[in-house]
Amino acid sequence: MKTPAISESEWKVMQLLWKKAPQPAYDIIEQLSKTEAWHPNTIKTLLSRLQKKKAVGATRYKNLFLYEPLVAQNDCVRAETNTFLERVFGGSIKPLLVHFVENENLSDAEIDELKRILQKKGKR
Amino acid sequence: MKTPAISESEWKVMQLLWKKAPQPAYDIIEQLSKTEAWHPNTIKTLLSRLQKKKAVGATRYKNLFLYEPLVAQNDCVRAETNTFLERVFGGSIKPLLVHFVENENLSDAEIDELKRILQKKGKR
DNA sequence: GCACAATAACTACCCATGTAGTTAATTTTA
DNA sequence: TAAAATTAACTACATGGGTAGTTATTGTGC
Repeated sequence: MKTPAISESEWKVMQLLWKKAPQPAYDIIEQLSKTEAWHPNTIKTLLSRLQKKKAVGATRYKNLFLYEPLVAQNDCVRAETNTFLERVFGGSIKPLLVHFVENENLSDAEIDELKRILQKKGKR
Repeated sequence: MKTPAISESEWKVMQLLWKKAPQPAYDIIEQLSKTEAWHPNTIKTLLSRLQKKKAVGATRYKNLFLYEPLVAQNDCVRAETNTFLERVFGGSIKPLLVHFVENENLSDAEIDELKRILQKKGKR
């Protein structure tokens, strides 16, 4: 699926909507104000912009709007990942995985889990 | 190491400089014009901006400049990776790796290689 | 030494994004 | 029902980035 470009700040909004939807603006504002020092209007702006680019939809409910994502998280993740992969690792996955496994600290548990996943994957 | 923010297009320039440095502007222009439909001035602008933010240095050589990276590729990769990780996977590595292994197509060879890497890693 | 070609430097312009103020509409409440 | 509170809508403004035009400078071939 084609996904619109979602900016840094907008991602934070989307994450909340993917976790739970539909939600009114003030819920989003409340949640975000825990982690971000954003003015409520800022968040409204983000919502409008997301709405404009068809990433979220809004339906009127009494005097307020309920927002919900119109794009799937998975699609956005994939899109974002591709861009990232392209620009930083020239598009190929292996160097990325190698980088991660080698340079970012993984706990033993994570390593084990990964091994398991790979095991399953390799079997087919 | 602290690295400056490097934009999409700027990355393409950096990649070339990391591959070989120092290089004069026209070499970069020539190489990039193979893959990008950019006006030479555009590339000069990118170089200036990179220079301004101290990502590349330039030393005069006769009537031209030789450019070279001032930031290590590894540091930039790490920085970019962290941003990406943060925004898309909420900062934790495992979901990312899982996503990759599950959703992006890995060849058998890649899977094997990964297993090997993990094996080594797990040993310590 | 001068015209020309190459290079550098400066300027420009539009769009996206981060951020928020101002105004209008609507609901609730005294 | 008029004022206060809430919410929505619109407007604003600075910065960064993509993209390139214009002008100045400098080395080079004649």
